[in-house]
Amino acid sequence: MSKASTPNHFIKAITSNDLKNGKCDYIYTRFPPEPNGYLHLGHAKSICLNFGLAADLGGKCNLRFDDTNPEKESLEYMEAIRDSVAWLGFEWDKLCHASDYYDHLYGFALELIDKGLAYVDDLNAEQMREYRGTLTDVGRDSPSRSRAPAESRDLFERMRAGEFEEGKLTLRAKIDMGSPNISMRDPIIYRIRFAHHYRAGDKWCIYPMYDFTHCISDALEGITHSLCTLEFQDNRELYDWFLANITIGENLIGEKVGGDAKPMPRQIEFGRSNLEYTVASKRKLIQLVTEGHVNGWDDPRLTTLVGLRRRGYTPASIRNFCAEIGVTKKDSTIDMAVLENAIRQDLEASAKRVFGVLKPLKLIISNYPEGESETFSVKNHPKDDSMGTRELPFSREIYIDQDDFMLEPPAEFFRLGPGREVRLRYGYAVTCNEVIEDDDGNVVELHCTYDPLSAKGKTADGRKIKGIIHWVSAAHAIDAEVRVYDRLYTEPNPGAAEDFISLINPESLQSFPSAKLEPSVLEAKPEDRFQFERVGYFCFDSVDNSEGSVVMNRTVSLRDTWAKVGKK
RNA sequence: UGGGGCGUGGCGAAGUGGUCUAACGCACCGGAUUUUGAUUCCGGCAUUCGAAGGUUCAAAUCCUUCCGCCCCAGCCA
Repeated sequence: MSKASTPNHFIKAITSNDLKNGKCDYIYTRFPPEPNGYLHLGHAKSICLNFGLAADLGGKCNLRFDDTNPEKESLEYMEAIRDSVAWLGFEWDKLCHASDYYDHLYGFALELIDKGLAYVDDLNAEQMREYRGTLTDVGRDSPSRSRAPAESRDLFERMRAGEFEEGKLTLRAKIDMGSPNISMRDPIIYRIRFAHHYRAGDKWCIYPMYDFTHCISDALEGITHSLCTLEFQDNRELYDWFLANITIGENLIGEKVGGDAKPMPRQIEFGRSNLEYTVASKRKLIQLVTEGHVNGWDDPRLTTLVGLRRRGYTPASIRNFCAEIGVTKKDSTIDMAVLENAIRQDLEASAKRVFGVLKPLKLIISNYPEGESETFSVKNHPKDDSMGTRELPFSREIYIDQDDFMLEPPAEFFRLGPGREVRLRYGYAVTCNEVIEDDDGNVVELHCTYDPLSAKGKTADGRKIKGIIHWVSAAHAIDAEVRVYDRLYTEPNPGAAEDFISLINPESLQSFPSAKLEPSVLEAKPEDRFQFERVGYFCFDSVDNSEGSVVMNRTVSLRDTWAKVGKK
């Protein structure tokens, strides 16, 4: 269930205050991904924050692609990101691209040059690093720093015209090589890149840097609050410097900006959240995918949004998860159980109940007439009658799960064992009389008798039957492949390890190719979600299903206090 | 060792001088209900807020010092 509004946090306090005391007339945020990879849970936090905040305070939020590095970005990524944001359930005011502003950006660069606040530098990358200084030592001025504005302007125009090769020249802001903040030591504004841009094509051979582009894009769009993660705290000084030194005049939505008019956007940083047993860095995700450790970006073991979607996570569960973890100024590590709780909560209320047996064990009811069958009318949800009922076929031969039988069960195992009685959920009580084993001693078949007077949860003599198990009629069952996922890593913080690949959980994907499901599942469509009673929540796979085949992904198990007892 | 941040129970997170022997969620531990060992319900779970001093009638909240952790030296974002 979706929460009506996001909980309070420090950014909401700041923005509400700005609204209250008239610092701004409305809230305008943006979610600014770079289209160089797929979105993951970390992005979901930012998406929910930006879109959620705007929605809560009656404002607007843009989806803006921060596409200033053509060599790493692509249309494929852009479209996947756009689709994931929409899937999460958010509507952007405008879909923008930083590349839409390349002309404006170029103009602002010229303005800085003319004002003597930017210069073309001919230091190469290595020299620039030396001149920049270190964390503890200040930098030195580049020899180009004193270049006359007119000369820089000429050089910059020729950079744009393609007269210089890559790496030869850069445009730098003239700020302070002695600043203790390294971001302020004459940062690069433009670099030469003879690269094809997925949107701008070959129009440009110079591309603006993030720090220059981002703040101006915000200002042009009329963004009031620019929310980003903690590592950009040092960049805020630069963000403010650029906006203080260019003349916007009027932004793209027609507002006067600067001076006594509309104030410049304000950057506010918040902490990242990491999920235990996962990695989120783009580099690591790309490595997992390209080296084949997982099966694509949408592998259900990944916490990419496309992976979570294929796994069966609902948009609402992810939004609730983000609301639950909060927004603060410190980085955090979230327990997997919080994510699992979010999806269980959603699916408990919304998933249709069904019977599915992952590890089938044949059970023959010897006193039930051969060739006959009957159906039980059962509820699709124990507490929600609006979800209707379905017919569940029952016959002499059924499958139960191997986990529901033990040859020598302890007293607290209230399922089936030799001589024990158990109730078939929605059906009869059966008693196990005979256990058939193969030559290797594996239990392959159970012979039972049923009590015809035990339907509807009653027994004729009033005896209580504690154990209840699920089952599927053998003659009516459909075949399915069920994929059960576990955490991708064996360590809570794989990202911190030198070799995160070696920490991959070898049992992260377990397949049950001969699972048996009740026939009603045949009507399922890709992405339909179910609860297999007593087992877990499952989602009809959206990729590997072809005509007549059923592939089910386990989203999450049911809470299992019996498994917990076993561990003690 | 320069600069910027952060430290409240196992994990998150409220709280910004008095109602704090510190909310809430997750996890955990009981117990009740239950034709899912699910769900639901009820109860328990920090005399203490990184540490030490100080201010005050009163501090998690103010001051000082110390300790720990994170980020910054891409022509990445």
